[in-house]
Amino acid sequence: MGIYYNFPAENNMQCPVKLFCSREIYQEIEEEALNQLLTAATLPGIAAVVGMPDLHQGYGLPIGGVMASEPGGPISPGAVGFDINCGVRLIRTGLSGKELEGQEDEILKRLRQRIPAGLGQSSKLKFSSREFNQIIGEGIPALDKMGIIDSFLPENCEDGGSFPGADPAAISSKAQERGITQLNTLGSGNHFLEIQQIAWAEEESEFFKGEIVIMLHTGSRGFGHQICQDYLKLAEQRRQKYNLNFPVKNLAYLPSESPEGKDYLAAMGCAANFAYANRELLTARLKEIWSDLFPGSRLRLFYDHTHNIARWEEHLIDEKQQKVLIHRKGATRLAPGNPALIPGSMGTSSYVVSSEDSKNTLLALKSGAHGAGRSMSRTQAKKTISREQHRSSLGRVKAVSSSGGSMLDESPLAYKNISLVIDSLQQSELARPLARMNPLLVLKG
DNA sequence: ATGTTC
Repeated sequence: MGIYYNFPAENNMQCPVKLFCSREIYQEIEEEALNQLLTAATLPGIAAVVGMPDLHQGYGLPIGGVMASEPGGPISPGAVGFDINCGVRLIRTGLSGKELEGQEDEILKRLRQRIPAGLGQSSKLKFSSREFNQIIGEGIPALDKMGIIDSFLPENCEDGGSFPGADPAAISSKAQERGITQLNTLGSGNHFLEIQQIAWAEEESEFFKGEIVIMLHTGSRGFGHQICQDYLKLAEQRRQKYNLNFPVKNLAYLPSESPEGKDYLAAMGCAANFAYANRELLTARLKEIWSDLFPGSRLRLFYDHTHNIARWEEHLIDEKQQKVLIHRKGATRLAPGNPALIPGSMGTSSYVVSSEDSKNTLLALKSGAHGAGRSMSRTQAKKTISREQHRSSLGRVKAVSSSGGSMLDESPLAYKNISLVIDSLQQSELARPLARMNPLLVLKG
């Protein structure tokens, strides 16, 4: 029986809250993050709330929080997050570490040249308003039709790279303005591009030890951010009309069956498509770099998935199969047969995991952790970590920041130990590791 | 996370 912590429904809670983590991690979880999780359970129409081992304080719903709403219940932009479809993609190169030796500096140089990264950065790619709407309406298949990407593998991408129900009519002009120049950019903060090497792989996995893979972590940039902002404001404006009661400002919501709630879902779908397309376009840049440096090699998508999204799914709740609106914020979907990608902090290992077929996966709403999870805030990290401590924590990993910043707020010292998170997923019988990767080269915003 | 305070 896998471990989890159960918090029974009391006071205004509509449902119990389950926290899936080891005892070791439980002791480190911030009180405020747990409070935020319990508060989410007080929203009217909530069917289930679950926390992942990388839980930490966020905006409204904590990062690592999963929230299920009944039909007609709330849809909350803050419970999806500002970076809609923030997600991770893993690309196989087929090369071994030996084949990369001596090229490290050249790779980093070209990544910096070809991958626009950093706050407010825009892309050299120009899209017309019509093209942009096609991309946000359809996702990666639209890029394929435009002939600007090559050999996309939809079966290796969540939603096939095309989120259902996306509708550009639900987007503000401001969101479109911000987004149109930001497709094909990496962003800042915890977004990164890493060249990694397989350090360990389970025999049944398709990876080989020493294999070079590329991990990409980015989302919907200013576009998703603007959509979240627009709909948080709309939710506030509709408070009286729908008699809504927000326990905290950042858990503002709309009734999922209202026109405004449906509009948010349609707009959120556009941001989801933007982010899928963004990761695919950056992959096209990687393919260009790779074919220059390693002629004859071929980059192949292993998997791409989101950890900030809301979607309708069937779940077992109170021992009944029910259709619920799942919000995952800093949490992955754990679907049988599909892998999940769990990056560590910069300079530490990342993992590919596979879902377990256990009772707990159902109780955890088929969800898993999305990363190491912060152990201190950005401000705290900048204040307490010295440059020297940070540098030695990176070991031999070569990391560059496009902005030339210190990256102290992204230091491994500001994050939990990823191996504790992976241990925790195993102890809870949610997932088991398929492969562990070590970073060699890191590009940050 | 974010043209970092509508």
